[in-house]
Amino acid sequence: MIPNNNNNYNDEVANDENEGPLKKGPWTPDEDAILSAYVKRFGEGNWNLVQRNSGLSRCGKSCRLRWANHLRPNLKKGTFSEEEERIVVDLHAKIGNKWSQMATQLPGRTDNEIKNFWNTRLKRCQRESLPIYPLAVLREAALYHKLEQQYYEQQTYNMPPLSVLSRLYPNSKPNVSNYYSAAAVNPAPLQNQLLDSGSNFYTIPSLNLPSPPISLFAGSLSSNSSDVFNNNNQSLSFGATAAHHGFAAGGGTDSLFDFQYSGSLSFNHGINNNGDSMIPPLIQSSGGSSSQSLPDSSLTPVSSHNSGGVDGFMGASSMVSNEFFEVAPFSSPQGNSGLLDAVLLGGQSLSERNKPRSEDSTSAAARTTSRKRKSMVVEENAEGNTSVVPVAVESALMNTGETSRSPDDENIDIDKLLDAIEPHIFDKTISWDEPDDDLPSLLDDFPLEMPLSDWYQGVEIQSPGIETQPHAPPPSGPTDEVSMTFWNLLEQHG
DNA sequence: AAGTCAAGCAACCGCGGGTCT
DNA sequence: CAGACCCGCGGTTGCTTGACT
Repeated sequence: MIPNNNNNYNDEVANDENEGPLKKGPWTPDEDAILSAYVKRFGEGNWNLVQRNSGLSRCGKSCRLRWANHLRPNLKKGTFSEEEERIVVDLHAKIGNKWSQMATQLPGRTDNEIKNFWNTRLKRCQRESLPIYPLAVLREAALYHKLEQQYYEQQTYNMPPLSVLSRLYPNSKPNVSNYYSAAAVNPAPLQNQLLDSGSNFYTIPSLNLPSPPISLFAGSLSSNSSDVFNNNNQSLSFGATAAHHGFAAGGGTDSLFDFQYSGSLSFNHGINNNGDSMIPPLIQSSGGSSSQSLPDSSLTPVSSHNSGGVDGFMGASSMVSNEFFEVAPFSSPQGNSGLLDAVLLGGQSLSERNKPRSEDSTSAAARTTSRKRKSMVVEENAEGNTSVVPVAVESALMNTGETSRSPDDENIDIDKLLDAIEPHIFDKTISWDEPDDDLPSLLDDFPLEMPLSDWYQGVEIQSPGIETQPHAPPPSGPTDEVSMTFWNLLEQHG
C-alpha cells in the first residue's frame, strides 16, 4: 500500500513532553528504516523510548505495532495457504477470537493478519452462504467444548495442566479425553468413599460433613496406576475428584483422604473404549427442518455466559450444508473461548452463585485463577513415582464456622469460606510453573479425527451441572452404586 | 472514463494485566 | 500501597485497490 500522507490518519497529536508532535497514520519507508535500525541496535521492548532516542515522531504503541506486524524478521506475507486456513478454522472453532494464540501456531503470521484473514473469510462465507466451519471441525470442536465444560463444571481445574502431567509422566502421553473422563462427575450418594487412582474405593474415617456447595479437588494420581479405560498402565487415571457438596474433615491435615466425596460417581468421557467419539449430535435450531436433540443437558453451557460469537465463533449459529446448527459453545462474555476462560468462568459462576451481588466479578475470577493454580501438592515417593495429592482443609473449614450448612442455603458466605480455606491450601502447595493457559499443549493432545459413534446415542450421561439430591441421605451402598455406574460403562464399552 | 461498491489491509483505540517506583 | 508506566490483546476505523456498472 502506498502511504498517503494527506489522509486524516496523519493527524499529529500533541506531545506534552516537548519532543514534538506524534505522527499518526501510515508509516513511510524512512520511518521504517529508523525503527528497524533502532530495534537492531537496542532490541525490542521499551517502545516508548524509541521516540526519545531515535527522533521518530511515533508513540511507543505505534512503534511496537509496526515492528510486530511489518518489520520484524521472518514474517510471512501473502495469502494464506490451505493448510494455514485449516489451522485457523480449526483453532477458531475451539478457542474463538484468540488471535495471538492462533499466531503462535502459525509461524510468520501475526495476530492482526490472522484476524483480518478471519474477518474477511467470515464475510465471504456469510455472503456466499458457506459454512464457516466444516462439519468435521464442528464435531471436533463440540467435543472440545464438551470436555472443556466438563473440565470446569467438575471443578477439576485444580488438576495440573496436561503439560505438567506430561512432565510428571514422561513415558505417557496423556490423552485429553481420558484426562477428563477419569474425573468423577456429579457427586451424590457416595459418602466416606474415595476412588483412588487404581480404581479402588477407600473409606474415609472420621467424617465431618459440611455441605457448602464448594468444590475442591480430592483426587490422586500415580504413575503406576492403570488406566481403566484403555488398560494402558502408562496412562493416567484419576480417582475421586470434584466434591460438589462439601469436602472432608478427615483425620490428619496431610492425609491423602482428608476429603469427603459426597456424591455418586459416573464416568462421563468423550471417547469410548473403542476410540469412538461420544460427540453428541448437533442440535438444530428452529430454522432447520429436521429435529435433533441433545441427549445431555450438560452440553448446554451456562446460559448467562453464552453471548455468542459476533464473529462467527461457534457460539453463534453457523451455516452447515445450508442448515443452521448449533453446537455446544462455551463463550466468555467477551465472545471468546478457551480453556482458561472456561476455568475462570466456572470458578466465577461457582462463586457468584453464593456471593453478594455487589462484588466485582473480576475479583472472583482473579481469585479463582489463584485457586486453580494452588490447590495440589506434588509428592515423590521412594520409587521416584510422583503423585499429586490434595491438601487438607479441615482446619480452615473449622475456622469458618460453616461446617453444617446446607448446600442450598443461599446465605452461605462462600467467599468467607474460601478466604479462610485458601491460606491453608497455599501454605502447602506449589504453583505449576506452566503458563495458565496451556491450550497449545491441549491442542497437541487433541485427536484430530472424531467420528461420530452410534454407540453414544444410547448412553445416558449425567449432567455435572445437575446435582442429584444433595440433601438426600446417602444410600446404604454407595460404593455399589458407583461401581455399577462405572463398571457398567466399562463392560458396555470395553 | 467516471462513479460506485466491496474486499483487503494497516493502523488506531480502549482496556486490562503486569511491573516499577 | 497507590499511581505511573509498559506492553499486549482484541475490536474498530478508515484508506487503498480493484471489479463492476
